[in-house]
Amino acid sequence: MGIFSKTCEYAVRAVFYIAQSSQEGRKVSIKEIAEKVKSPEPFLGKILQNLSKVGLIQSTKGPHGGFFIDPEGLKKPIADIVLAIDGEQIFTGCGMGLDYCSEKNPCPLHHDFKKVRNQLSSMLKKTSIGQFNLQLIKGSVTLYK
Amino acid sequence: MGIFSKTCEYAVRAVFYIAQSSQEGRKVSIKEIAEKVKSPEPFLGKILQNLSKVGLIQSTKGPHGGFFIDPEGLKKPIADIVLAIDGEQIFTGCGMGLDYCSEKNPCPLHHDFKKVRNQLSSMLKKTSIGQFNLQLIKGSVTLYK
DNA sequence: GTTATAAAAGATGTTTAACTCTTTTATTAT
DNA sequence: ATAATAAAAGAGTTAAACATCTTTTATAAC
Repeated sequence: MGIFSKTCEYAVRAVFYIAQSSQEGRKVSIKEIAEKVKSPEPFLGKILQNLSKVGLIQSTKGPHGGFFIDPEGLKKPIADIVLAIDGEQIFTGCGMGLDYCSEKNPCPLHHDFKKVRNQLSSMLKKTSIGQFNLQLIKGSVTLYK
Repeated sequence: MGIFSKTCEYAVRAVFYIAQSSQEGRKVSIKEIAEKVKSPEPFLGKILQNLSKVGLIQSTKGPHGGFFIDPEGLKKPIADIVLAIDGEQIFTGCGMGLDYCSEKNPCPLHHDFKKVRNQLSSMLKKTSIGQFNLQLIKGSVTLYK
């Protein structure tokens, strides 16, 4: 596994895809998203259901329904996705898994690890969900081959 | 889960403990290590067995036996532990889990993520297994409460 | 209002990581 | 030699992450 769980990777890819589609003014179905971001369709359904519950994405049922993200949502940081799926451990947890670890009572890696964590956190917090929409549309970054 | 797997967290803590003990000139048993780093004893046995196989730690069986690390081993980077347990994904993998992702065909997070990955990698590569021995002995950093 | 569409919800199944148990092998001390 | 100690090795179990299936509910078009 990478830094994030597989579930979280699917989530980030899906949200970027929905963001791009919303920019283009269309709603997208689970089926379409799953094909594009190469994730198992029923599992992605569950993930999107959760993201919808916490308000990170919106959806409507029925014909011509699907998922979308409103303009306000596009401004939210991708940290929100990671937090919703993987929890806060990655933003705050000790690198060696020690629950007591702190500035006062540091583990050996505490100070070095803090730098890495901070860089990761600030990157996730300053990067917005809609930030890559134009690059995705023109193809200078991609979500699939 | 944090950045590393739980197994890897146990491994790093155990190796630091063995390193410290080796510095003090004594071998340590699985039982002692497991108590100190708060890991399940039989599971830790398996982990240490693997680390022993790849040569990161040494052991002798029988009375007064146990685990230790030779002076050369103390110079190795903790990246070796992470690599042995969690694999290279964390050093090289795409943040969004895309296997094709590269400089030429980047995912949206590629460039930002590279910085985080590089910082983490260089930290793990420049930090040695024996580096904290003195701080551990004098107690300015700790492996347990 | 009936039909088609698409997500929500809930129950269930599978796979992998985490963890345990038992037996074997090596070493040391007597 | 034999008894005690401690890791190695292999098989087995449990729990969590990953994934699927079925039913229900909401919406839209006719």
